[in-house]
Amino acid sequence: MARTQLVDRDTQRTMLVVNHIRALIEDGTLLPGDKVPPEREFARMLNISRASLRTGIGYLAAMGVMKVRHGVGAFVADGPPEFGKASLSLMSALHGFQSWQMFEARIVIESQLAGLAAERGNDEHHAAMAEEVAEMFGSLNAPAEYLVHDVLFHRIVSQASGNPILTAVIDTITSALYENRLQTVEYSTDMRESAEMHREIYRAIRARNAQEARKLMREHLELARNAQQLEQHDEQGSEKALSARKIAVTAPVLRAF
Amino acid sequence: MARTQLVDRDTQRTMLVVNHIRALIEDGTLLPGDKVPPEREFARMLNISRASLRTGIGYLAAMGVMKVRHGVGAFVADGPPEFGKASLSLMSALHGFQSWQMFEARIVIESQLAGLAAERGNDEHHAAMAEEVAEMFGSLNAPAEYLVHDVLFHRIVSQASGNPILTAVIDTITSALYENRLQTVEYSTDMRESAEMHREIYRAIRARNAQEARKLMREHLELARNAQQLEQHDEQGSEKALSARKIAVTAPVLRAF
DNA sequence: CGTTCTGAAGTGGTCTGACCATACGTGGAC
DNA sequence: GTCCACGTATGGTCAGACCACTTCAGAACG
Repeated sequence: MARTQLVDRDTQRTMLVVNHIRALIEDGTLLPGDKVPPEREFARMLNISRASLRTGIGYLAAMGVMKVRHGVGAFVADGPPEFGKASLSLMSALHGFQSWQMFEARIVIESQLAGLAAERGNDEHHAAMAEEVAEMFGSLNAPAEYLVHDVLFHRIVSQASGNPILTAVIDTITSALYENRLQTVEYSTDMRESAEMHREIYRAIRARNAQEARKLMREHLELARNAQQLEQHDEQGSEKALSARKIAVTAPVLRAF
Repeated sequence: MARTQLVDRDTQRTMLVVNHIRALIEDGTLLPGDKVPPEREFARMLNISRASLRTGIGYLAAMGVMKVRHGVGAFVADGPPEFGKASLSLMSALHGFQSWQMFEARIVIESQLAGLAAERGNDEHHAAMAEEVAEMFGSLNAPAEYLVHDVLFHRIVSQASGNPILTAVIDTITSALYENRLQTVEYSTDMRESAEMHREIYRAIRARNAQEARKLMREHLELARNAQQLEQHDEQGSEKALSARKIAVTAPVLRAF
């Protein structure tokens, strides 16, 4: 024992800040969109240095709970819930996620989401969907623009599902796939068919036919997945490459930094 | 114009660090478990201050891409992929996620996961599941321990699904619910029934009966959700409370910090 | 010889205080 | 009245010092 343990300090400063703000959020003192005090002032209140406070704020910002605007202040996130933007993209690189796995996740979640949307969607959702479907038909010659409305349509469906958690998950996956799709959509030849599938999905949802909505959404995404895979040049063998590189990690890595 | 813009500085330092490390991960220079250079050294390499480097590392750590060990170093995450641990918990507080929404997400994803596990699971997975089921029957009198094996069983199922993305998502949701469940499991009276349902799920998966696995998993989770809701005292009205507080945000908030 | 303690070295964590960069509002110049 | 410049508030970065945790080699002890 002994070792005095002068450090009663609750825990790390970072977590002190995170927990403090978390508590303020949980008890309703801080609401989405609210501004927290200026760093210098806030740091003084918590009896920590400005640097430590910033670390904590940064942690929350990384997770999308807060957003910081240079010269203005730090705010509690107010938009739709979303996981750290780059998170999935980074994890993808880190764990070697495959494109088909992301599509599979989409299929699993979005087909169910379509079912829920059919059960719970309101007129407002229906109108927004119809709007996007129309836009899709109107931009059959502009792939990039088409893709935007495609993404929006799916987002509306997920919002209509009434489950913000699944919506956030899907948004994360979608945005990670977006960049990829933007490259392949240029070669897409079946946008008209795609647009018609969206229209059918919309009709099923509006008709509150959950089973049909699930089925159509699944078919639509499976088609999209297959189309994507055709464009994607084989990227297998990554496993091998990684193992081979694993050998030279200790020293050479340092030069590369 | 003019304004000289002395700041060619790529972008924010934080993103410089994040992108640098991301690049190293993406091109295979950095692999899971690898250590990055000491802060002082690394900062010098990137021509930024140690503080800025730390901000970037912190950002990656918050998203679970890196983990930092005091007195040892910073490493690329090597465990199973996972989103920022506290992320969902914080978002839950922030956006008022309801318990039923988390369960719904579980039902949607895990039932499909059970189906995939039935199609793709191998003997190793089957053995691990059997093990956990046995443990569950062996801890019917120890709720807390039972819950551990419950969680482990579901984790194995998700791993057997072969989709790391959905696995990561479920892990995040599960861990957010864990704390909650730990409180209510003590009052649980139907652990034996629960254990038997797990056994049935296991059998369906081992028999490669995907449809049955999905159905059983769904039923199991719906039961769990209902049981949970019975324990949960009504927490509605939170909407009202929040709105009421919204009024007094500008000034009073500052005192509270 | 083996075990245990000690202390130094390496590395992340925090603090301080200064200065840079951005956003915004206000007041003066036109 | 309109527009621009400057001041102020606030976040971003930097530098260097010092604190705290880990580890490990070597001394002290049995």
